Parts: sequence; structure tokens; C-alpha cells
Amino acid sequence: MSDEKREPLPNPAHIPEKLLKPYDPTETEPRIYKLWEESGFFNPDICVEKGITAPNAKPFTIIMPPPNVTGILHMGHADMIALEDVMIRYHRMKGDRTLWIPGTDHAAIATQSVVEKEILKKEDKSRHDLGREAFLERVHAFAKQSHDTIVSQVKVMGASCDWSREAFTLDNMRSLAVRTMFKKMYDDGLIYRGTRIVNWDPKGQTTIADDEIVYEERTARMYTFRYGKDENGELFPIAISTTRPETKVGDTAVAVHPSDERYTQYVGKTYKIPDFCGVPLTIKIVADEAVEKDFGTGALGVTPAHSMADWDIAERHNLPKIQVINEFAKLTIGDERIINKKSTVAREVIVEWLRAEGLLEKEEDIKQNISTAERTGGIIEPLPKLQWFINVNKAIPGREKNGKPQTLKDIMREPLADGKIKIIPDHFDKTYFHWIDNLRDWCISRQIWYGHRIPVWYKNAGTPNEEIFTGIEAPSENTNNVWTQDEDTLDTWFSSGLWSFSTLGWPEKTPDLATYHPTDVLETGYEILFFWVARMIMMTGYALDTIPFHTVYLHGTVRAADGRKMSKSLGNGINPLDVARDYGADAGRMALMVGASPGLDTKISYDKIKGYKNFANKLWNIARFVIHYTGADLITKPAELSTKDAILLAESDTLFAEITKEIEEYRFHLASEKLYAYVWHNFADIIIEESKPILGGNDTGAHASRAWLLQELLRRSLIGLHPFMPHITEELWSLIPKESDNLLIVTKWFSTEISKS
RNA sequence: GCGCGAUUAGCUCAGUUGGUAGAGCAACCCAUUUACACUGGGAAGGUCGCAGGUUCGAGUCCUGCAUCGCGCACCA
Repeated sequence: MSDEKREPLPNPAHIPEKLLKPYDPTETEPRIYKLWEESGFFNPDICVEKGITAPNAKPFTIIMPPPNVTGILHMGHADMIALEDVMIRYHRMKGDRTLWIPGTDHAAIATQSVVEKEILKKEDKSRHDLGREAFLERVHAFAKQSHDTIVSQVKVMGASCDWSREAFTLDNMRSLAVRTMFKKMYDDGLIYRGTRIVNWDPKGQTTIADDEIVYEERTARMYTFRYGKDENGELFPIAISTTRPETKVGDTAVAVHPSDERYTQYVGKTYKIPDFCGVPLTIKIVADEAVEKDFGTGALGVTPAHSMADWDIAERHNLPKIQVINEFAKLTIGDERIINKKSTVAREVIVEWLRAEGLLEKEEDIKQNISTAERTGGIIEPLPKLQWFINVNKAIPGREKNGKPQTLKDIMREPLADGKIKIIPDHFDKTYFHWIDNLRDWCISRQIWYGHRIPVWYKNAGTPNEEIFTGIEAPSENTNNVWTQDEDTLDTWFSSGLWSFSTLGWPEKTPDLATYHPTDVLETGYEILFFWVARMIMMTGYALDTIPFHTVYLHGTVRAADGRKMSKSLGNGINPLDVARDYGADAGRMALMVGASPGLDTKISYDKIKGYKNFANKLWNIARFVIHYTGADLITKPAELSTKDAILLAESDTLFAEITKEIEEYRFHLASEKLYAYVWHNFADIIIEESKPILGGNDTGAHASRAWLLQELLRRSLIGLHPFMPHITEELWSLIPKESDNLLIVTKWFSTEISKS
């Protein structure tokens, strides 16, 4: 049959006006989002109220990783929202009691430093010029504005999250959770205050956690030398190597390996050096396993106060720990040559002195990893400081498993070891365990102002009569201001660690907590596996004796088309708002989904996005065709389908069953690709093309069968695509013939649909 | 140093339990008042990083190596 024999086109009067034009996402998407918001279906309580969800339906919960209130959303956020929205919409359509809680993160250091930079740039003032209260007002104003921008962007992406439950890591409820947790851990002896070597960021003027350090490889000059002559005029017997000669004024020992015969004769002896560039030193020779025989001279100058490893050696051998560098990275010891000088300046002075004294034996360039602060780029200066820590190795009072006391480390390790929590992709397990094995106590205090202030108060601070009060609220008998609160704030990840249950109302015993916790999936980027995922597992295990979620889905980094990270300075960034404006959020979501395997980085380009904009238009035209040729009214299923149509229907049964399985098993890249391939290259290119002669022909039986099939396949395509491309599918759903008037967002997924037909 | 990942068509990547290599984009040929040019049809394109091994059969499993990327540790 050829095209010429087709009957004249039916009058297109029954085709909705807007279907006659190409699909316009810019007009459609915001309107559809508003429609959903007004329907209330983002809130599971309303779904139950309106009879969409059974009251006893299985809950499905995702807590959104809260974007930092430091600016605007990037493609990584868009990816996160797209993935989570796919899961959420799928489960909602399946009939689960589905909850997705949105929120934002105060991101203490990150936000504070953005505002500090802005104030410095615009007003040439530091936070100290403004004072704590005035400065915090500025930060709050910035955070508020940033929050509003972020919320509007999340909405543009089509996120079907429950805004009535929105949370902020620094709001009143979360603050109560933080203080409650601090007190609980303090009372259990898991939080303690102590002097330890911390990672001090001289630029940010605060401590940072081990995992906030970024290592940069640089070439450094290593000097090999001897300290000088002892009081008897004898040259110190052992040469040592260092890249930081200025710290050597704080040395109290030289450590050698116990089995190193070169130095055995000296172990145990103490040498007094009256003049090391003006500073008297007392050096004990100790034997310690931590020393590597083959590095440098095999002897390590021990500087307890300015090196983690040396601090540990000093602890083991009971050595004095002399701090010689302060918070501004300046020397605090010596004569006018070095005192109050920057460490880099003092280094030159000491090297010159060594050279002049004939003590310098060797200089060489070595590759060195230098520690820098993630947020400020400052070079980390290890310093001993009085800080608050969480002890990860202490037995938790009253907590035992198999007769053995449990530590916080155990709580982090066990759910993964037992398979109660599954990471996708699973090879991240190994990284996770490795991290836990190397974990040290977590330094949780920060010398910044923006954040949760440490809920500890002191009376007679700094005196022998000092009293400490830790509480959820300030001490009540504070009429004369005898109690002063700790100046420091908590590491932002402390509040993030509570996120999976603080968002559900903890420490109150709320119905939400009972219904939706443990949550189901945590979807996030692999780069915060330790920062965040491990801490949530720890905090939840400790506070609730359960897991925060059963599945961790890790997505990769969204990169620019050139494979590099997107950045402002490179100018290779893609802004989700521009994507939504020019191509539609649906197209952007599909582009992020197709071909993005879990845990692997993915590249995105306007070319790719454009492909899915074309796909949206294809879907639009499929709907136009089907309505055009089969009418705007619902066709009832014929008693008997043509043989061919029965096969096509069965094929689609199989396909949608496969897609359901792919979604269930977190293979969104395959689900989306299969949908795309089917709708375009099967439904449109083959089935619709074949239908033209049938619909124009004289075989009324075949015509009726095919007309019904086309409408049915269109409905199925929209249902299947809805989690991925929610706006256009919802819009088309409103225009096509169907049995129920329900919005697509709450239309039943295939399990029931397919078995019915 | 330890660990993880990647290596498949020109480019970007799929390929879930081993069974004749797939898609999108680009390039090539053809079509053009067709639901749609935000289009359709066609053809072309691959020793699946290298070397071994297991197997009737390996892109897929095992061993080793190489290159790239990442994490951790060291960083005197």
C-alpha cells in the first residue's frame, strides 16, 4: 500500500491547539511544576489523604544531600536531583509512600570564607573589624539569599520533593539535634577536649579535619646537617635531614630505627647543644619503629609540636613538646634573627647560619606532597592546640556486640561488612574500609564564627578553678554572666552527620521518624563518601542503633566535554538554568542520565543535551500523530487484536518489564537509553510508519486494532518516561485519551497496567 | 609504597549470569509540501590496551604488564 491511497487527513479540529506547534519547554515546564505543587502530591501525607497511596503502603524515603548555601547550583547538583527524582517518581507511581526531603547546608567554613572575601573586597574589612554579631548578620543574609536561589533552581529541575518538610543544617530543629547529640556523646565520654596536633590553616585561622586537606606535589629543598657542637665542643654525632630547618629549634630528640646498627651506640644518650642559631637544644637519641632506615640519613630530628608523626614519637618516649611556631606561621623562639619571623624567612636565616657554621652537609631537591587547606588554599601548619575531638576508638558505654564492646569505628564498619548497607558500585567498599582503618580521632572544633556554637560553658576559665558545663541549653544560673560559652563552632560535617534523622524530627520521637527511618537510598557523589556517608552511618548507629539507609548510590563527577572539571576560570561550565531555558530541564535530565554509569565520571555537552531536546520534540509529534489519526477519544480495546499488534503489545510488555528491572537495580543509564531507543526507533520509526497504510486502509478490524494499540503504546511511553522527563510527559498526559483524569505523577506504574491489558 | 577505576568504531560511551561486537554524535550516500528537518532511509566504520592462562567457546573469568585518572599513606 502506498501513501497516495491514504484517505484525506481527518479534520485536525480535535487536535489540541498547542500540539500543532513544536514543543516549547520554556513555557511548559514552570507551568507543570506549579500544577504539581498545587496538587500537593509531593507530600506523601496528601497522597494518602487523596486516596492515591494506601495508608499502609511501604515507605520509600530519600533525604536530599543539602547543597551548600555558597552560591548557585551546578551540573553536579542537577545530576543529583535528576537521579533522585527518577527514583522518587518511580516509587510514587508504584504506589509507595514516597518522601523526598529537600534542604540546604550552612557549610560553615565555605560560606564564611565566601562572605569574608566579599567584605574584604568591597569594604576592605575583616570579620574582626565587624565583630562576631555584625559579621554573622552578614553571613545569614548571604545564606538566606543563596538559599532562595538554590530552591528556585531545584524547582526548575523538576524535583518532586516535599517542600513542606524542608530543612536547613543550621535551623532551630537541626540546632537542637546537634546540641542533643553533642551532650550525649560528651556524657558517654566520646567527645573530649585535649591538646593535640591539629591541622592549622594560617590563612583561614582555623583548624581543619584530616579529610579537608588537599595534597599538592611540589619540589622542596631538603637539607642534611648536624645541630652543632655540644657543651664539650664535640660535634653532634648524627646528621639529620629536613625540608623545614626553621622547625628544628623545637627539636627535642633524634629518632633512629631500633635495628639500625649505625646508631645503636648513641641510643639513650642526651646531648646539650648550647647554640643552634641562638637557641639552646637538648636532644635525646631514641629508638623508634616509625623511622625508616633508608630515608635520608636514617635519623629523624623529632619536632614534637609541629609534626603528627613526631608528636606520636614524643608521646611514646615521654619527650618534651616545645611549640616554636604560632597561629600566624611565625617563629615564637630565638633571638632577633628569627623570632617573630615568618617560617619561610626563618628557614633562610637558619640555612645561612648552618652554612656559615659548616654544619650543612648536603642540599637536594625532592618531590614532596604539601598539605593545603581545601577551602582557603593555605599551607597547613601542624600545631598543638586545645581542641574538641570525637574518640573513634573508645568503647561506647552500654554498647556491646557478640560480647565485645563497640567503638564508633565498629559502628561505621559493621553495616557494610554485614551487608546491611550496600554501596553502588560495590568496589567503593574497599576504599571505605581502608579509610576507616586509617581513621584518627575527629577534630570537631573550628575557630570560625558561622556554624553551631559548641554547647559548652566555662566558669573561671583558664584558672585552676575552671568549671565546665555541657548542656543542650545554657546553664540556668547565669545571672551574673559567670558562665561564658566556648568561642568555637562545630565542624559543618557534625550537623551533616545527623542529616538522615535530624530532618525527620530527631531528637523528638516524631511520626515521620517512625515511618520513614531508616531511609532507603542515599544518592551522592563519591567524593564525600568519607566526609559524609561514613559520618551518617556513625551518628545514626550511635544515636538510633540502626542504619541511616540501606543503599548508597554514588554518582560520578559531571565534567565538561573536554573531560576537565567545569570551572569558572576555564569557562567550560554549563549552567543548569541555561540548559533549562534553552533546551528544557527534561532534555538536561536525560542527557545526564543516558550513558552515565554509577560511580563513573560523565561528560556533558550542549550537543548531547540538544539530542534530547530533539527527542522531546519527537515525543511531542508522536502524540500529535496518534491523536490526529486515532482521534481525541479513548478507544476501547478490541476483543481481538491483529496478530501483528498482539506481538507488538507483548514486545512492549517485555520492554517495560525490563525497564522496571533496570530502575529497581539502579541502572538508570540503561533504563533511560532503552526508553529512548524504543520510543524513537521502534515506536516512531517502525510502528508508526507501518501504521500509516493500516489507518488509511479499508480493513476495519486491522484499523481498530492498530488505533487502540497506538493509543496504548503512547500511554505506556509517557508512563515509562515520566520519571526521566517529567514535564513533557505530564503535559502530554493532559492532552491524550486515557481512562482516568489523574495527573501522570500519580498514575500507576506498569506492574498493574500491563497485566490488565 | 598500598588500593580503586578506566582502556571497545574518528569522538562520547553501553555491553548485568562467558555464547556471532552495540548506541548516540561526527563523517558518507539517498530522500524531501511526510506527525516531525528538532526529519526519514541506507551503507561504512572495531585483532574490544598488550602478553599469557582457564574453557568447546573470553570484551566478559584468572595472572602479569603498560598508559591515563582517582583515593589513601609517606612527606625527616
